[in-house]
Amino acid sequence: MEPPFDCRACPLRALPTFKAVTAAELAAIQGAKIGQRMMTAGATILAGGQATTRLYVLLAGWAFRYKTLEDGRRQILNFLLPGDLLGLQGELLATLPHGVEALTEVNLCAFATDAVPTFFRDLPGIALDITWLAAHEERLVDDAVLSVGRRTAMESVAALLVHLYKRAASSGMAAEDGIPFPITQSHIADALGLSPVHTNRVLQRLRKGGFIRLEGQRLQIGDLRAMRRVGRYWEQPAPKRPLL
Amino acid sequence: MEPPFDCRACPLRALPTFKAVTAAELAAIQGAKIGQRMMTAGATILAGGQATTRLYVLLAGWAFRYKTLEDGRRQILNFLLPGDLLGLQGELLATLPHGVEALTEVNLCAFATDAVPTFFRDLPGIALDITWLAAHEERLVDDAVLSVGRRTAMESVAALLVHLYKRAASSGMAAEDGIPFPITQSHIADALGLSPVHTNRVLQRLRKGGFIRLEGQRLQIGDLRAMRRVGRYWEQPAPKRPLL
DNA sequence: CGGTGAGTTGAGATAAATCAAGCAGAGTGG
DNA sequence: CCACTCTGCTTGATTTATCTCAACTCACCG
Repeated sequence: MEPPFDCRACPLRALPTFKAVTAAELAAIQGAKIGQRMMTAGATILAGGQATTRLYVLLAGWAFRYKTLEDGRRQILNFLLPGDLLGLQGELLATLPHGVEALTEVNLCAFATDAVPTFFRDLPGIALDITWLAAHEERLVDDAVLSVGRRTAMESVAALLVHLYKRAASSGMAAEDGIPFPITQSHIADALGLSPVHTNRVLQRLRKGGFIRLEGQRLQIGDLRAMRRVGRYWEQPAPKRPLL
Repeated sequence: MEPPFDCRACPLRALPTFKAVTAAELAAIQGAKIGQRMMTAGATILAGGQATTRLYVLLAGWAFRYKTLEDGRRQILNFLLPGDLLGLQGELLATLPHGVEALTEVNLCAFATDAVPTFFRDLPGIALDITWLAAHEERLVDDAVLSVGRRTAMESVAALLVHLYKRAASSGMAAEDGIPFPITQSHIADALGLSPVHTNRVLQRLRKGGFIRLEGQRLQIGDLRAMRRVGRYWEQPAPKRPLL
């Protein structure tokens, strides 16, 4: 594991999505970091069921949380983008109830094993931020249940694409030709409870309807409002989020 | 709202499911409570989308969290039983992203509006408990996504019934003839993303297979192990949970 | 170049939805 | 005490969204 770098130089902190942090808090965060770790695409970052786990912040790259049934059926719970915390559940509950896998090469910022209790004891502001992030992630999963349970395939694919587009854009990944999109059709299928074949057909329809351009690992959405309508997806205004 | 009652006399605390609490913490919890409130079955405890919200502990009765699409399709996110916290998301995020409705008559214990920041500032142990409860609820929703996305109707119904059975039992509701079951088939359908008709047929099959007895608002599961097998449902050992 | 993973397309099968009707028990009001 | 209405449940018939199976293309890679 490489040594930690200077948090003040962290490129994420400059983004308007993230909340400002006091100098004291920043120092504490820096102090609790023990290093960064690169992992390659496809690597298992955290294995489900393991008792001892580590807390990370995703600095760069994409990942996802998932669960599997013992016969291999897999459900993706949500996708992780830069700024997301991972491993908190393993820290709090006895064992980590899900796995985390890297979708691209990722850069992770690791915390010391006692970082969480230390924050709660000495830095209530940061403790509250951690809880905020937990509540926020639960909101995402709530949305996922709604999609999988009550949206049609067409609707849930559209809603997922809009969601990812907005998230990636808020992490500063949007360009003229859309956002990077390292997700395969099978991943979309596993996130939405669909078969890969059907996912493919739905994507075709969205392409032919002129709603999206999706090729070469990039996603472009022409008319966001129209896609929102297709997906019955109206998101709540996003306040600034904390970054550890 | 009636005055708060003595937390030391709280019948829930006596149950083995709940973690012991120090005298100081108990006093702080008691101090932060401003009263109890009864609500009738079917009442909306918290409306989705509202900005100002209150934090409650469910003392008695059943409730559920849900989201709806604007055309009326409803998804139940999870069921709430005694000891569950409700309204935390509204406290942390700007607005409450889901609704909460009472299934039976409920008794709620209300906290003062500044209780959360106060706990985080002065009582790190309780703050950590709150975060534990948030992480635990997220785990439940993770399981819900897995059920809705990847289990068959038969499997997810079986898994839900086992889950509710265990939870109710751990809240001291189990008797010779099973547990109270105030949930209609439509609720089950909305929790699992199924139609009420299909839910009914699946329940018939479980009845005829001798797996469950379900009548008169009571649920009995003859062979838990067999039901677990049907639902592909193996839960992680439950450590003691905190109670606020 | 063979091999592998992602994506595509067609044909057919099926789990689950929808539509429709009817039944039983619990209230409610006359 | 008797209609009357409601809500929850049940059952049958039919439709449909989505899955499964299978084959084929294409790009990339060692």
